[in-house]
Amino acid sequence: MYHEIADQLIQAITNGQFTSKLPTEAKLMARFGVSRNTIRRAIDVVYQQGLLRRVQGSGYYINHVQLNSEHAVNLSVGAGKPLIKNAHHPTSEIVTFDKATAGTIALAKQFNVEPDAEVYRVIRLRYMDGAVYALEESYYLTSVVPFLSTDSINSSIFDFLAETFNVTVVASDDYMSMTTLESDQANLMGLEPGDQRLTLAQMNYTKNNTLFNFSKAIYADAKMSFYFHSAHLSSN
Amino acid sequence: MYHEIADQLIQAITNGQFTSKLPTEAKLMARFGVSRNTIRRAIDVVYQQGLLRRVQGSGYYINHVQLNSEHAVNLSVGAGKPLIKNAHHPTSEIVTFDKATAGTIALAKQFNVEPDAEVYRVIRLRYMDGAVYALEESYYLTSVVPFLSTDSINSSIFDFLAETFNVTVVASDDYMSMTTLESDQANLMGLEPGDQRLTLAQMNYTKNNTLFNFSKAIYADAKMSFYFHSAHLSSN
DNA sequence: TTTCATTTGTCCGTATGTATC
DNA sequence: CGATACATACGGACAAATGAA
Repeated sequence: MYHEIADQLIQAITNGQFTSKLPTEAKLMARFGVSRNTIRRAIDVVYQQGLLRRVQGSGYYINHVQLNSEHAVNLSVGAGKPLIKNAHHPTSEIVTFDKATAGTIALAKQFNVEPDAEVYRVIRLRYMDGAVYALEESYYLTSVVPFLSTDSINSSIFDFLAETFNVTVVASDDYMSMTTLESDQANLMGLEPGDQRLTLAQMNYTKNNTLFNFSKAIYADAKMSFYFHSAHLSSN
Repeated sequence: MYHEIADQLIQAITNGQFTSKLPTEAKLMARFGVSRNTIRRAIDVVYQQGLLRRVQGSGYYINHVQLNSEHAVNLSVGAGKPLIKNAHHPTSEIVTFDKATAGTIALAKQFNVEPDAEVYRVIRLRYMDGAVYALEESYYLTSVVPFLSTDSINSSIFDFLAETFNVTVVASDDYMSMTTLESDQANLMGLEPGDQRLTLAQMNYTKNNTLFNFSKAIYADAKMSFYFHSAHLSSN
């Protein structure tokens, strides 16, 4: 219930339906026909995504977050679904698509993933408007994701997982760092070996905080910036 | 109320008082003498810091987050209070401490801070075990922080602000990027001009989401990594 | 400055649903 | 299957901040 209401509120905000303030809790209660606690729970969700400022005695004000950098990734919107601002024509080219065992994968060892775990491996170049913007290696545990096809990874993979296996991201751990490009990585991205680029490693968890996906993405644009919003539960 | 309980729970977890599971909600209700809603609210706070996994029908399990990198910053603990793992002997050396107008500061313009706003400016080198680990420029709006002394910035500045002006961080916006060092920056840090390093820009908000501090820190260690945890409100 | 209605923040009790064991 | 434990929702009460009268 409150999840659906939260989604609708978020849509209403991004659609520009509410420009400066949210309706009062009382009005939202009437509109959705639910109790105050439920409305407040929904608002909590929206607030945590950084879309709202809340002022006791006054109301909920819409936050117009400004990602000044042209190429910016918003990490606080949805765990596991980084959003590029002005993401036009996102395409990707698959470099590798196979199965592997976690024990043989450096990234998996780094995150202490069970070595025996079997995973789908997807390595791909991501393009934006025809230009490479990231080299990404991602892994999906077959224990949670029993089947994966080239079709499903070419379309929105998280949508596919939600529809097919009822797997959604509930929590995620993000690690930002800087890596020096190996020659093969540099070649794929059209950069020079030894160049340094921002790297985002990510662990995604589903219901009951079961790990189902982990990935590492190297971003081609040296001027890329990553945005993250952090909000405490209440404002007082 | 639930804030205090959350703090106590967090302490109990970090103290190792609870190693694998939290007591049940019923037991926590009895222990703290509060209602279930209040306990759950407190648990929400703990959960959002990534310290818990919650499993319906089973209980709350403690998450032993592992920051593998030796030098890692945890951005999800407390907004505005990045924690360095194994932070031994943190000291700092003040490079600049004066007042300025936001309009004259590049960082302020970047974040659309009111140009007329007066700010305290603190530029300093931060040391860990005697070695430079960051060059930080931070600004405090005098409208919220009317007074700042060298004493107060040498000790824990956020503690000082909480005690003196009742100013605490309620929300923050973080921007991670990579910057190329200017010669003066490189000199201060003992690095080469042209070197690239991770940079964290941060906006900190207090009650009612009033901006009171913004800062930019360049980290000396090329292998530094930044951790961030993101959790949805419920696990289902 | 004071008062007062509005609006959000906190807390309580209760009931029912759903996952786990 | 039953007991336990977390998830969701409702309704009510009072506190605290805001803003206008």
